[in-house]
Amino acid sequence: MARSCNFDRQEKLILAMELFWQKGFAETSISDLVGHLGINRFSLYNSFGDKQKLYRECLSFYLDNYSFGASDTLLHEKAGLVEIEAYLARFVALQREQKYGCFMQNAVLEKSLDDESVLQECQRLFCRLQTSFTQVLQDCQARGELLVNVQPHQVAAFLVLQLQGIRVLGKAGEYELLDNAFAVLQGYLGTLNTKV
Amino acid sequence: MARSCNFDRQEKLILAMELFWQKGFAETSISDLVGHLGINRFSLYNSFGDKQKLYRECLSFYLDNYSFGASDTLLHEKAGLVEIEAYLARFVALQREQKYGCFMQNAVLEKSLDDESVLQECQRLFCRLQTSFTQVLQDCQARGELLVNVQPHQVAAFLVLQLQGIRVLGKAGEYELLDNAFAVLQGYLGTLNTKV
DNA sequence: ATCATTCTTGACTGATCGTTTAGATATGGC
DNA sequence: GCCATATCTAAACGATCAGTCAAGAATGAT
Repeated sequence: MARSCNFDRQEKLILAMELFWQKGFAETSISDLVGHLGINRFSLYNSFGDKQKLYRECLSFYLDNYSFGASDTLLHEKAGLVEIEAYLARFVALQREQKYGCFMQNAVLEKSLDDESVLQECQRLFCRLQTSFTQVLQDCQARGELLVNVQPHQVAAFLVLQLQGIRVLGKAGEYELLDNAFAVLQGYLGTLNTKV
Repeated sequence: MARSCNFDRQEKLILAMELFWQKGFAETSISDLVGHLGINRFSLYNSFGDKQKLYRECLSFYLDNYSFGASDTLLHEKAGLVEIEAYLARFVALQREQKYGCFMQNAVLEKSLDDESVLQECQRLFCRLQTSFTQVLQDCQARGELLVNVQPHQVAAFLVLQLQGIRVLGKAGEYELLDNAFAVLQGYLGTLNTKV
């Protein structure tokens, strides 16, 4: 056989993702990547194909490993309105830490128009988010915790929209606006609860 | 004196804005601009300074002339919850037409991190939006149309967040998600009304 | 009509872009 | 140890990038 690769591919993929996440596709040059990843130019091409392919792979990795990270609260069986509210609260708080915003959202705004596959990947996340929220809300309703006239899939869509809005205001550093908006959102979620 | 400029500066500024709006800062080259504006490379530099300056001027022009375009409904004196709802409905509908999203939002996500003045311009719009909504809601409350326990500036912040979320989902082509989310938003606005 | 001034033009700068090539180096099976 | 194979390295590719320059063309006051 032959010589084996002397770096960890996934480790380098994560480094590339970080760079694209921070700087976007266009503003990240191959030279930037070479420097940040610490591997040779050709090795980068050999391992990941061209810039587009690497970007797409980074996006996929982000979607599978970073995007819905705070969702443990939502996925356990007995999750309800309280958990949704806690999830959103943590998501709002997260904006003060993640200065670079959301890689997926950055990708939608920068590249969805000229790269169909990027758009599809992002839509896949929206679908996944809506499905998760819908599931939790349906369970709530089954347990009698959620008003019967509420449509789970509609509220789920509404929550997905909230996440996107929060991300934008977070990237813009509009933390006070965020806190005020979240107070209203909290109030709304309260009105859905049968127990109050 | 001397020779006068043989093109309309503002007309060319609008053309530049369109291009930056569609393609973003990084993906728009000076050559692209030269082609789209139909003026010479040097004339462009002579009239608008460098690429950064031109971009910033385009952003300012957008903020002053395009961003709050559908706001006529909100600015007249007797505007209330019905007008806010109508404004949001039109804003949702607008997403199916404006494929390139919001120039300001694109700017926030692409350039706010490495250009402080871009960030400030965008924050200026957020402030303006919140102020307008707050004014309308305060007037509502004064007329007894809005529940007294509602905080106008908080709901205004909430509405600004909705606009941003709508824009993101619009750019992602998530029209069904948008419609479902809007239905919920509509329902929420209804609960604020004293008349119902 | 003259002339200073300003705009227009197209070629040009050095730098950087994404990508590729050829040759040196290391690996694993025999 | 040897060979086949794959990876690594440095240099280079043509193209394009943002920005500039010198020379010609048009203007308006005199």
